[in-house]
Amino acid sequence: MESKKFVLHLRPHSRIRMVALKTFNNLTEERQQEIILICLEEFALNEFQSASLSTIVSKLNIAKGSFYRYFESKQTLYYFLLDHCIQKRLESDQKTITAKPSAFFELMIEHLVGKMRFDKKYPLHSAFLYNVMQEKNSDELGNIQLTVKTKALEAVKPLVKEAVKNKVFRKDVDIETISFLVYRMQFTIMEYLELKYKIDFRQNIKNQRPLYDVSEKEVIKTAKTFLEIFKYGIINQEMK
Amino acid sequence: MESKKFVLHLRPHSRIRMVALKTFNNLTEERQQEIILICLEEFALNEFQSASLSTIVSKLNIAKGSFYRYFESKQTLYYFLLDHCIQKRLESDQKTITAKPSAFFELMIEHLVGKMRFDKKYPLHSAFLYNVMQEKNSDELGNIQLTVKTKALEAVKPLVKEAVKNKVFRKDVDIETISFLVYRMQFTIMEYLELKYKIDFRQNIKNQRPLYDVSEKEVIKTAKTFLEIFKYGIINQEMK
Amino acid sequence: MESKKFVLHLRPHSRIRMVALKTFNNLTEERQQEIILICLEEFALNEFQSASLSTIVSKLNIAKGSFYRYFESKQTLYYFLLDHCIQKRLESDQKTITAKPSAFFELMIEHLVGKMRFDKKYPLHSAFLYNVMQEKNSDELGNIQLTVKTKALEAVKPLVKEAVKNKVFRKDVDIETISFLVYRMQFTIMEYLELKYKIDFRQNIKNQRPLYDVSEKEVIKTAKTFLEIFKYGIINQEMK
Amino acid sequence: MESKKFVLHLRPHSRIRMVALKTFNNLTEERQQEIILICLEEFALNEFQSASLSTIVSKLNIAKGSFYRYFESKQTLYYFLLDHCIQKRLESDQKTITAKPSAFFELMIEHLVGKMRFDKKYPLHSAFLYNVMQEKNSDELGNIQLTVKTKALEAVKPLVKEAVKNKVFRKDVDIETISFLVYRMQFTIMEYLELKYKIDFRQNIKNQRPLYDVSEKEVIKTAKTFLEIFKYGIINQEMK
DNA sequence: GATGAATGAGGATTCATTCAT
DNA sequence: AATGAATGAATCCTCATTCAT
Repeated sequence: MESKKFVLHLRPHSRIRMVALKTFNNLTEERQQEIILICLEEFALNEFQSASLSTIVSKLNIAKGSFYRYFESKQTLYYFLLDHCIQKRLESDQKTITAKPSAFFELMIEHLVGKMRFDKKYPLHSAFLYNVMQEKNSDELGNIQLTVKTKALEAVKPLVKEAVKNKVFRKDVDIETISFLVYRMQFTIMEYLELKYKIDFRQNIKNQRPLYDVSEKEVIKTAKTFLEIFKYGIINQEMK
Repeated sequence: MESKKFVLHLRPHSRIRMVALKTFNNLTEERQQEIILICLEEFALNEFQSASLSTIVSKLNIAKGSFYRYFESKQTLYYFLLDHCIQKRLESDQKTITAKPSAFFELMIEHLVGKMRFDKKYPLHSAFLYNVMQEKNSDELGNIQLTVKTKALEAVKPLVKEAVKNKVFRKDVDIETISFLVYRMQFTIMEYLELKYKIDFRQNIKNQRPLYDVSEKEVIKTAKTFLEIFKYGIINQEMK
Repeated sequence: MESKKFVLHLRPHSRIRMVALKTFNNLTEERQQEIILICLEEFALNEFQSASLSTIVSKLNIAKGSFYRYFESKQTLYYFLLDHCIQKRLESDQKTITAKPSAFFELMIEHLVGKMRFDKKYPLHSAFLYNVMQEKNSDELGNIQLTVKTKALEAVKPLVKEAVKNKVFRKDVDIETISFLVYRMQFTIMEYLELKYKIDFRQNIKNQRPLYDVSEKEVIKTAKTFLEIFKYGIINQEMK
Repeated sequence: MESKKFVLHLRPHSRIRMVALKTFNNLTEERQQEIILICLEEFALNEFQSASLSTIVSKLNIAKGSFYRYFESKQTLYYFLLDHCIQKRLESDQKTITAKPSAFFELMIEHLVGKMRFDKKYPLHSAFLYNVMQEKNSDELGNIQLTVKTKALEAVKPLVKEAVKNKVFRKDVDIETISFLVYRMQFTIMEYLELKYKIDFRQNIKNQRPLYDVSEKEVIKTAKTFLEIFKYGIINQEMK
């Protein structure tokens, strides 16, 4: 099924390993998940630089040294988490999405709904991915913005191309722009919810609550509204 | 003039003073500007937590203690800079914007163009404001996202309301959503430029270069495209 | 054959075992050699304290625990390596040296040449031995300088005594001093080469290259020059 | 006076500052000396890597952070100490040395005696300089061996050249070799004393004792013996 | 008999802030 | 009024060694 590509689809940063060390993989599945969640929490609450391995380690009740037997470094951990969350998201999408690629906007709706469910089910994963998008470039992470976003865009583009072939979009806008707007949509909606419902993601994460406490129905309505505007424009057609 | 409200329009965070201490205000205007620029650079390159007062102080060639005679704390400085940049932006806008509020989309274009010129003229201010939007909430900064964005929205809303009265927009979308999309537009465009031209804002700031090296003509073309889609939608009308 | 004594000839430090554990000896000869070489590399590049067992273990692809089944401790390993290298050197010497002890300076030349060949053939062993000479005394290693050098001197002394009997040396210098100068010679030459040819032993080891890239002919010429001066002095005899 | 050049004469490593920070220079002379001595002790007892700033800081009874207001880094401290000790040594030499450069061997003797007195008076400085000579090259210190020794050699060379002009030395040995042997002499003697009198420099430093507890008369005798051999050679002239 | 996970103190360095001078 | 020295907890990361499995 081609639809699975309509998601973030990262390839490893050339120089940075995004894998855990053997020791980590040898832990029980439960312990691994526990560790991942604690780490995600820290990186969902803080940007890379400010996130503290000490905090993580103390929450995990392990020795500092032990942690470094799981992950080579803070960076490796970060990229491992990134990869992990993307995988999770991919899996999540593959389950939800059933629309044919030809029905582009149905696909988008499905994808957005999938995203919302993902947010509910994996708030930490979702919040972390949200954070990554806002991460500043740095010597440690490289031009992560460009890397991540470009890859995400590249995942969207083929679907857009297909739709272009089917003459879904107006002809005067190029594929790049459309792809960007499509990709941007989910974050725009998230940000809108944040504002409208005065959500403090950080507080919710801290308190182990879902990212946002809005009914799925409500969220879908919002998503549909945004998509409607995206499709037909904001102006009053009658006034034209 | 009403148009000046179509910009970020912050009110001080309730508990945090956003003013410099008297000592700072006693400095010569040049020195004040110098200090502000150095500080902006640091906060444009780093998020709040990671920005270093030590770095600032060393670049300014002043004593640590002196700095604390200018500003009460790192937070005070941050909010002072925020206020300062917003003022700068307001002033900038007031000069550029001439369209009547009734011609909503002309106003938006003007506003976007104004934004681009502001970026060129005050790259540090602009980059800092961009950063603020991505700042994480924290104990030190409070729910800054909500605060800043809400205020910005509130500035946009009256204009939107006016336009709604003039039946500019389709009726099935509420004012909140429209206002949000209007407010969001400028950042969307900025992010698009970043991706399309593979711009690394951080590198440009570091190298004392403009935020992005794209001709104004090019930028305006992009802005118009986005606005066009915003107005009329993305779908192929003929296929409807 | 007596000549074999004209080399470093250590006896174990009283309290420290210099042997590998049984487990190590049960390994195949190849594996043993492999382990020794990796360890030597680490101790040739770093002094005792800074050398890292972790590095060694990771290069060897064995478990940390396994390593401690081969050697009791870092110190034991160090002294084992020391013993091993000295043995190697002894063997090497026994093959090369043919001169009779009576022909003292011929013996020295042979010995020096042997040393150079050893350097080429076993750069790691040689570099390690060089390092040992510069090792600082410490609680962990004891007065290793004194120990090693004294033993080395003791190996030289009988030969010198024999030569003294044969009236090879001037009478106003005692055996201790002569022995010391004889023993010191090889390191002096090595240091001279390092300086003259701007050799960075460390880099060469890292890059798996020979210790120094100087033709044997050149080295022998140097050695002969030094020995000539040692024998006849530096001053212009004609000016006396 | 030209003779002052017959000592280590370093120029700053191109990339590494060898100066203390302003804060350090503002301390009282006594405190500065105290700090220097404690640091020298640590670097006299340990090589660069193993020397611990924590130890230094705790001996100095200051906060970790305070130390970094005196010196930029461990490396800077190291090079500062190196420079300091060399200066001390230079000053010491300038006081002692009175012989004319033409009387080369008298000059050497004076220089050696000066060295011995320096050892007594400034055991920590002397021990540190001794250590530097044995320091391993590393990423942190660069090819320090080559740097330091080459510079030292360059300081010796002009004197040797002068003596060569005066036909002091045999003609079949080049200036490089002679210079090296001259430079090497002082360390050879030091090493000899260490062996002969079973001196443990490290213990003596630890116990705040002089580097070695040998009468100056004895030391001078030794020095003269070595020089005698250097001049006239080791062999029994009568037997020639 | 071999493994490899765990340890926790130690490493160098940076930080925002205070306060005596 | 201005300085700049002092703080000490925080940062990430490495270490040799142990011991339960």
